[in-house]
Amino acid sequence: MSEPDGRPVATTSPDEMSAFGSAPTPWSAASAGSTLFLLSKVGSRATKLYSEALEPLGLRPRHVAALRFLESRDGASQKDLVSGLWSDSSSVVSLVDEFERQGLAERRRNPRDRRSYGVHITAEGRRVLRSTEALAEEVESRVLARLSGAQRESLLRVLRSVIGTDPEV
Amino acid sequence: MSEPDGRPVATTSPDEMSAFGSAPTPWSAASAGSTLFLLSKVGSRATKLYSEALEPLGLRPRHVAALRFLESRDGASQKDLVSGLWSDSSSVVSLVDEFERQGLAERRRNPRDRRSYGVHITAEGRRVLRSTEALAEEVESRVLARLSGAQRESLLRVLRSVIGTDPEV
DNA sequence: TATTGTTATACTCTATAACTATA
DNA sequence: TATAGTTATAGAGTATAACAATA
Repeated sequence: MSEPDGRPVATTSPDEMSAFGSAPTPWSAASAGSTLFLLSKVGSRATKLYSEALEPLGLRPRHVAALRFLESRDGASQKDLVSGLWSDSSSVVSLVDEFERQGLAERRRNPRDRRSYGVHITAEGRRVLRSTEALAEEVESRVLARLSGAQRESLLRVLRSVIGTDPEV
Repeated sequence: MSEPDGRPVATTSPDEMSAFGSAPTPWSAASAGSTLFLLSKVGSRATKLYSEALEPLGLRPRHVAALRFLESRDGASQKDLVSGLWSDSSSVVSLVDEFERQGLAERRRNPRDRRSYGVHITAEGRRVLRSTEALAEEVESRVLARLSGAQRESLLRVLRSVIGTDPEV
Protein backbone atom coordinates (compact mmCIF):
# COMPACT_ATOMS: atom_id res chain seq x y z
CA MET A 1 0.00 0.00 0.00
CA SER A 2 1.94 3.00 -1.29
CA GLU A 3 1.85 6.01 -3.58
CA PRO A 4 3.01 5.55 -7.20
CA ASP A 5 6.39 6.99 -6.29
CA GLY A 6 6.90 4.39 -3.58
CA ARG A 7 6.25 6.53 -0.51
CA PRO A 8 3.91 4.90 1.97
CA VAL A 9 0.45 6.41 1.80
CA ALA A 10 0.19 9.57 3.81
CA THR A 11 -2.37 8.26 6.28
CA THR A 12 0.08 5.81 7.74
CA SER A 13 2.87 8.28 8.51
CA PRO A 14 3.26 9.40 12.13
CA ASP A 15 2.64 13.00 11.14
CA GLU A 16 -0.66 12.25 9.47
CA MET A 17 -1.77 9.94 12.25
CA SER A 18 -0.90 12.27 15.08
CA ALA A 19 -3.66 14.02 17.00
CA PHE A 20 -1.50 17.11 16.74
CA GLY A 21 -1.58 17.57 12.98
CA SER A 22 1.40 18.24 10.79
CA ALA A 23 4.57 19.45 12.41
CA PRO A 24 5.52 22.03 13.31
CA THR A 25 2.41 23.29 15.03
CA PRO A 26 2.28 27.07 14.81
CA TRP A 27 2.56 27.75 18.53
CA SER A 28 5.48 25.44 19.02
CA ALA A 29 8.15 28.05 18.51
CA ALA A 30 6.80 30.28 21.24
CA SER A 31 6.14 27.75 23.94
CA ALA A 32 7.82 24.44 23.19
CA GLY A 33 10.37 25.34 25.86
CA SER A 34 7.77 25.17 28.59
CA THR A 35 7.09 21.74 30.03
CA LEU A 36 4.11 23.29 31.84
CA PHE A 37 2.54 24.52 28.62
CA LEU A 38 3.16 21.27 26.79
CA LEU A 39 1.76 19.16 29.62
CA SER A 40 -1.35 21.28 29.68
CA LYS A 41 -1.89 21.20 25.91
CA VAL A 42 -1.18 17.51 25.49
CA GLY A 43 -3.30 16.65 28.53
CA SER A 44 -6.33 18.60 27.42
CA ARG A 45 -6.03 17.32 23.88
CA ALA A 46 -5.90 13.74 25.13
CA THR A 47 -8.95 14.32 27.32
CA LYS A 48 -10.91 15.84 24.49
CA LEU A 49 -10.15 13.04 22.05
CA TYR A 50 -10.93 10.38 24.60
CA SER A 51 -14.22 12.13 25.40
CA GLU A 52 -15.20 12.01 21.75
CA ALA A 53 -14.22 8.36 21.45
CA LEU A 54 -16.35 7.45 24.49
CA GLU A 55 -19.42 9.31 23.26
CA PRO A 56 -21.09 6.26 21.63
CA LEU A 57 -20.95 4.50 25.00
CA GLY A 58 -22.59 7.41 26.80
CA LEU A 59 -19.53 7.79 29.01
CA ARG A 60 -16.86 10.38 29.64
CA PRO A 61 -13.26 9.92 30.78
CA ARG A 62 -14.06 10.38 34.45
CA HIS A 63 -16.63 7.56 34.26
CA VAL A 64 -13.94 5.24 33.00
CA ALA A 65 -11.53 6.34 35.70
CA ALA A 66 -14.21 5.73 38.32
CA LEU A 67 -15.11 2.30 36.95
CA ARG A 68 -11.44 1.35 36.94
CA PHE A 69 -11.16 2.50 40.51
CA LEU A 70 -14.22 0.49 41.51
CA GLU A 71 -12.96 -2.59 39.76
CA SER A 72 -9.80 -2.50 41.83
CA ARG A 73 -11.54 -1.39 45.06
CA ASP A 74 -15.07 -2.68 44.83
CA GLY A 75 -17.38 -1.44 47.56
CA ALA A 76 -15.42 1.77 48.04
CA SER A 77 -17.35 4.58 49.71
CA GLN A 78 -18.11 7.79 47.84
CA LYS A 79 -15.56 9.45 50.05
CA ASP A 80 -12.98 6.94 48.81
CA LEU A 81 -13.96 7.89 45.27
CA VAL A 82 -13.48 11.58 46.07
CA SER A 83 -9.90 11.09 47.16
CA GLY A 84 -9.30 8.26 44.72
CA LEU A 85 -10.32 10.24 41.68
CA TRP A 86 -8.98 13.52 42.94
CA SER A 87 -12.48 14.85 42.65
CA ASP A 88 -15.01 16.43 45.00
CA SER A 89 -18.06 15.09 46.77
CA SER A 90 -20.73 16.72 44.63
CA SER A 91 -19.14 15.45 41.41
CA VAL A 92 -18.96 11.94 42.81
CA VAL A 93 -22.64 12.02 43.76
CA SER A 94 -23.70 12.79 40.20
CA LEU A 95 -21.18 10.28 38.85
CA VAL A 96 -22.63 7.48 40.96
CA ASP A 97 -26.16 8.66 40.11
CA GLU A 98 -25.32 8.18 36.45
CA PHE A 99 -23.83 4.76 37.12
CA GLU A 100 -27.04 3.68 38.82
CA ARG A 101 -29.16 4.99 35.97
CA GLN A 102 -27.02 3.08 33.47
CA GLY A 103 -26.76 -0.02 35.65
CA LEU A 104 -22.97 0.14 35.78
CA ALA A 105 -22.63 0.36 39.57
CA GLU A 106 -24.91 0.53 42.59
CA ARG A 107 -24.97 1.95 46.10
CA ARG A 108 -25.36 -0.38 49.07
CA ARG A 109 -25.80 0.94 52.60
CA ASN A 110 -22.92 0.24 54.90
CA PRO A 111 -24.65 -1.50 57.83
CA ARG A 112 -21.86 -0.49 60.21
CA ASP A 113 -22.07 3.21 59.38
CA ARG A 114 -25.36 4.15 57.85
CA ARG A 115 -24.03 7.53 56.74
CA SER A 116 -21.94 5.92 54.05
CA TYR A 117 -22.53 3.77 51.00
CA GLY A 118 -20.43 1.10 49.42
CA VAL A 119 -20.34 1.57 45.65
CA HIS A 120 -20.27 -1.73 43.79
CA ILE A 121 -19.51 -2.22 40.12
CA THR A 122 -21.99 -4.50 38.30
CA ALA A 123 -21.31 -7.18 35.72
CA GLU A 124 -22.53 -4.74 33.10
CA GLY A 125 -20.10 -2.16 34.52
CA ARG A 126 -17.22 -4.58 34.05
CA ARG A 127 -18.36 -5.41 30.55
CA VAL A 128 -18.54 -1.72 29.58
CA LEU A 129 -15.16 -1.09 31.16
CA ARG A 130 -13.65 -3.82 28.97
CA SER A 131 -15.16 -2.19 25.89
CA THR A 132 -13.52 1.14 26.73
CA GLU A 133 -10.06 -0.38 26.64
CA ALA A 134 -9.80 -0.64 22.88
CA LEU A 135 -11.01 2.96 22.58
CA ALA A 136 -8.38 4.16 25.03
CA GLU A 137 -5.69 2.32 23.09
CA GLU A 138 -6.86 3.80 19.82
CA VAL A 139 -6.82 7.36 21.19
CA GLU A 140 -3.50 6.82 22.90
CA SER A 141 -1.99 5.62 19.66
CA ARG A 142 -3.17 8.80 17.94
CA VAL A 143 -1.95 11.13 20.70
CA LEU A 144 1.41 9.38 20.91
CA ALA A 145 1.64 8.70 17.16
CA ARG A 146 5.04 10.34 16.83
CA LEU A 147 6.65 8.38 19.67
CA SER A 148 8.67 5.23 19.33
CA GLY A 149 7.96 2.32 21.64
CA ALA A 150 10.89 3.29 23.81
CA GLN A 151 9.68 6.88 24.02
CA ARG A 152 6.21 5.72 25.05
CA GLU A 153 7.65 3.62 27.83
CA SER A 154 9.82 6.52 28.89
CA LEU A 155 6.83 8.87 28.99
CA LEU A 156 4.76 6.47 31.08
CA ARG A 157 7.64 5.92 33.48
CA VAL A 158 8.28 9.65 33.92
CA LEU A 159 4.59 10.46 34.38
CA ARG A 160 4.38 7.81 37.08
CA SER A 161 7.33 9.43 38.77
CA VAL A 162 5.65 12.82 38.56
CA ILE A 163 2.67 11.64 40.58
CA GLY A 164 4.77 9.48 42.84
CA THR A 165 3.64 6.00 41.86
CA ASP A 166 6.67 4.75 40.04
CA PRO A 167 6.36 0.99 40.59
CA GLU A 168 10.11 0.62 40.24
CA VAL A 169 10.86 2.72 43.32
CA MET B 1 20.00 22.37 56.72
CA SER B 2 19.03 18.93 58.02
CA GLU B 3 17.41 16.99 60.83
CA PRO B 4 19.55 15.89 63.79
CA ASP B 5 19.88 12.46 62.25
CA GLY B 6 21.26 13.90 59.05
CA ARG B 7 18.22 13.55 56.80
CA PRO B 8 17.36 16.68 54.86
CA VAL B 9 14.42 18.53 56.42
CA ALA B 10 11.08 17.19 55.32
CA THR B 11 9.95 20.30 53.45
CA THR B 12 12.73 19.90 50.96
CA SER B 13 12.08 16.26 50.10
CA PRO B 14 10.57 15.57 46.68
CA ASP B 15 7.48 14.01 48.23
CA GLU B 16 6.68 17.02 50.39
CA MET B 17 7.38 19.48 47.60
CA SER B 18 5.39 17.68 44.94
CA ALA B 19 2.11 19.12 43.74
CA PHE B 20 0.81 15.57 43.90
CA GLY B 21 1.08 15.03 47.63
CA SER B 22 2.54 12.00 49.30
CA ALA B 23 3.03 8.86 47.29
CA PRO B 24 1.25 6.70 46.48
CA THR B 25 -1.79 8.68 45.45
CA PRO B 26 -4.94 6.61 46.05
CA TRP B 27 -5.98 6.35 42.43
CA SER B 28 -2.60 5.32 41.23
CA ALA B 29 -3.16 1.60 41.44
CA ALA B 30 -6.21 1.69 39.22
CA SER B 31 -4.99 3.93 36.47
CA ALA B 32 -1.24 4.38 36.60
CA GLY B 33 -1.04 2.05 33.60
CA SER B 34 -2.82 4.53 31.39
CA THR B 35 -0.64 7.19 29.80
CA LEU B 36 -3.84 8.92 28.71
CA PHE B 37 -5.14 9.17 32.24
CA LEU B 38 -1.83 10.36 33.64
CA LEU B 39 -1.38 12.97 30.92
CA SER B 40 -4.83 14.30 31.61
CA LYS B 41 -4.39 14.43 35.39
CA VAL B 42 -0.91 15.92 35.33
CA GLY B 43 -1.89 18.42 32.66
CA SER B 44 -4.97 19.69 34.45
CA ARG B 45 -3.13 19.85 37.75
CA ALA B 46 -0.35 21.89 36.15
CA THR B 47 -2.88 24.27 34.60
CA LYS B 48 -4.70 24.75 37.87
CA LEU B 49 -1.57 25.49 39.86
CA TYR B 50 -0.27 27.86 37.23
CA SER B 51 -3.63 29.65 37.19
CA GLU B 52 -3.43 30.18 40.91
CA ALA B 53 0.14 31.44 40.69
CA LEU B 54 -0.82 33.97 38.00
CA GLU B 55 -3.81 35.31 39.92
CA PRO B 56 -1.93 38.26 41.50
CA LEU B 57 -1.01 39.44 38.00
CA GLY B 58 -4.61 39.30 36.81
CA LEU B 59 -3.65 36.78 34.14
CA ARG B 60 -4.42 33.19 33.32
CA PRO B 61 -2.26 30.62 31.55
CA ARG B 62 -3.74 31.32 28.14
CA HIS B 63 -2.80 34.99 28.49
CA VAL B 64 0.80 34.01 29.03
CA ALA B 65 0.74 31.63 26.07
CA ALA B 66 -0.71 34.41 23.92
CA LEU B 67 1.86 36.98 25.07
CA ARG B 68 4.63 34.51 24.35
CA PHE B 69 3.22 33.93 20.92
CA LEU B 70 2.99 37.66 20.26
CA GLU B 71 6.52 38.22 21.46
CA SER B 72 7.80 35.77 18.90
CA ARG B 73 5.38 36.84 16.15
CA ASP B 74 4.53 40.45 16.85
CA GLY B 75 1.76 41.87 14.69
CA ALA B 76 0.12 38.47 14.22
CA SER B 77 -3.53 38.58 13.18
CA GLN B 78 -6.24 37.24 15.44
CA LYS B 79 -6.59 34.38 13.00
CA ASP B 80 -2.90 33.61 13.55
CA LEU B 81 -3.59 33.57 17.27
CA VAL B 82 -6.49 31.16 16.78
CA SER B 83 -4.31 28.60 15.05
CA GLY B 84 -1.22 29.51 17.05
CA LEU B 85 -2.88 28.95 20.41
CA TRP B 86 -5.05 26.11 19.24
CA SER B 87 -7.99 28.18 20.28
CA ASP B 88 -11.10 29.55 18.58
CA SER B 89 -11.98 32.96 17.24
CA SER B 90 -14.41 34.04 19.93
CA SER B 91 -11.93 33.18 22.68
CA VAL B 92 -9.21 35.14 20.93
CA VAL B 93 -11.44 38.19 20.62
CA SER B 94 -12.04 38.31 24.36
CA LEU B 95 -8.38 37.56 25.03
CA VAL B 96 -7.25 40.53 22.93
CA ASP B 97 -10.00 42.66 24.48
CA GLU B 98 -8.49 41.94 27.87
CA PHE B 99 -4.99 42.73 26.63
CA GLU B 100 -6.17 46.11 25.40
CA ARG B 101 -7.92 46.85 28.68
CA GLN B 102 -4.74 45.97 30.57
CA GLY B 103 -2.43 47.71 28.11
CA LEU B 104 -0.51 44.52 27.34
CA ALA B 105 -1.17 44.44 23.60
CA GLU B 106 -3.10 46.46 21.03
CA ARG B 107 -4.91 46.00 17.74
CA ARG B 108 -3.75 47.89 14.67
CA ARG B 109 -5.68 47.79 11.40
CA ASN B 110 -3.90 46.01 8.61
CA PRO B 111 -3.92 48.64 5.83
CA ARG B 112 -3.60 45.97 3.15
CA ASP B 113 -6.58 43.95 4.36
CA ARG B 114 -8.92 45.98 6.47
CA ARG B 115 -10.78 42.89 7.64
CA SER B 116 -7.85 41.91 9.81
CA TYR B 117 -5.93 43.38 12.70
CA GLY B 118 -2.30 43.07 13.64
CA VAL B 119 -2.00 42.42 17.35
CA HIS B 120 1.08 44.06 18.85
CA ILE B 121 2.55 43.40 22.27
CA THR B 122 3.36 46.56 24.25
CA ALA B 123 6.41 47.33 26.39
CA GLU B 124 4.22 46.69 29.42
CA GLY B 125 3.18 43.39 27.86
CA ARG B 126 6.82 42.36 27.58
CA ARG B 127 7.50 43.45 31.13
CA VAL B 128 4.56 41.42 32.47
CA LEU B 129 5.63 38.43 30.40
CA ARG B 130 9.06 38.56 32.04
CA SER B 131 7.45 38.60 35.47
CA THR B 132 5.50 35.44 34.68
CA GLU B 133 8.64 33.47 34.04
CA ALA B 134 9.67 33.06 37.65
CA LEU B 135 6.12 31.98 38.50
CA ALA B 136 6.15 29.36 35.76
CA GLU B 137 9.46 28.02 37.01
CA GLU B 138 8.20 27.84 40.57
CA VAL B 139 5.08 25.92 39.57
CA GLU B 140 7.03 23.66 37.25
CA SER B 141 9.43 22.79 40.04
CA ARG B 142 6.49 21.79 42.23
CA VAL B 143 4.75 19.74 39.55
CA LEU B 144 7.97 18.00 38.58
CA ALA B 145 9.33 17.85 42.14
CA ARG B 146 9.90 14.11 42.01
CA LEU B 147 11.88 14.16 38.76
CA SER B 148 15.64 14.27 38.44
CA GLY B 149 17.22 16.73 36.03
CA ALA B 150 17.66 13.97 33.48
CA GLN B 151 14.01 12.95 33.81
CA ARG B 152 12.88 16.54 33.33
CA GLU B 153 14.90 16.81 30.15
CA SER B 154 13.52 13.50 28.99
CA LEU B 155 9.94 14.61 29.64
CA LEU B 156 10.40 17.87 27.76
CA ARG B 157 12.00 16.05 24.84
CA VAL B 158 9.23 13.45 24.63
CA LEU B 159 6.46 16.05 24.92
CA ARG B 160 8.03 17.97 22.07
CA SER B 161 8.04 14.80 20.04
CA VAL B 162 4.38 14.22 20.86
CA ILE B 163 3.35 17.52 19.31
CA GLY B 164 5.85 17.21 16.51
CA THR B 165 8.24 20.03 17.31
CA ASP B 166 11.22 18.09 18.47
CA PRO B 167 14.05 20.51 17.62
CA GLU B 168 16.46 17.61 17.26
CA VAL B 169 14.59 16.03 14.36
C1' DT C 1 -18.81 33.94 -2.31
C1' DA C 2 -15.20 33.56 1.10
C1' DT C 3 -12.76 35.44 5.02
C1' DT C 4 -11.85 38.20 9.46
C1' DG C 5 -13.59 39.48 13.30
C1' DT C 6 -17.59 40.14 16.64
C1' DT C 7 -21.46 39.01 19.58
C1' DA C 8 -24.61 36.10 21.91
C1' DT C 9 -25.39 31.85 23.71
C1' DA C 10 -24.97 27.27 25.50
C1' DC C 11 -22.63 23.49 27.38
C1' DT C 12 -19.17 21.00 30.26
C1' DC C 13 -16.39 20.80 34.18
C1' DT C 14 -15.31 22.14 38.56
C1' DA C 15 -15.84 24.50 42.96
C1' DT C 16 -18.46 26.21 46.94
C1' DA C 17 -21.72 26.49 50.35
C1' DA C 18 -25.83 25.20 52.69
C1' DC C 19 -28.33 21.33 54.04
C1' DT C 20 -29.72 16.10 55.90
C1' DA C 21 -28.94 12.07 58.31
C1' DT C 22 -26.27 9.69 60.84
C1' DA C 23 -22.30 9.08 64.23
C1' DT D 1 -19.47 18.29 67.17
C1' DA D 2 -17.91 15.85 63.24
C1' DT D 3 -18.64 13.10 59.08
C1' DA D 4 -20.94 11.05 54.57
C1' DG D 5 -23.67 12.32 51.41
C1' DT D 6 -26.92 15.58 48.82
C1' DT D 7 -28.57 19.66 46.48
C1' DA D 8 -28.34 24.12 44.39
C1' DT D 9 -25.67 27.38 42.34
C1' DA D 10 -21.98 29.90 40.30
C1' DG D 11 -17.72 30.29 37.80
C1' DA D 12 -14.21 29.22 34.30
C1' DG D 13 -13.33 27.39 29.94
C1' DT D 14 -14.77 26.18 25.57
C1' DA D 15 -17.68 25.56 21.54
C1' DT D 16 -21.28 27.01 18.19
C1' DA D 17 -23.94 29.77 15.34
C1' DA D 18 -25.53 34.05 13.50
C1' DC D 19 -23.89 38.34 12.00
C1' DA D 20 -21.05 42.69 9.98
C1' DA D 21 -17.42 44.41 7.35
C1' DT D 22 -14.31 43.64 3.86
C1' DA D 23 -12.14 41.09 0.15
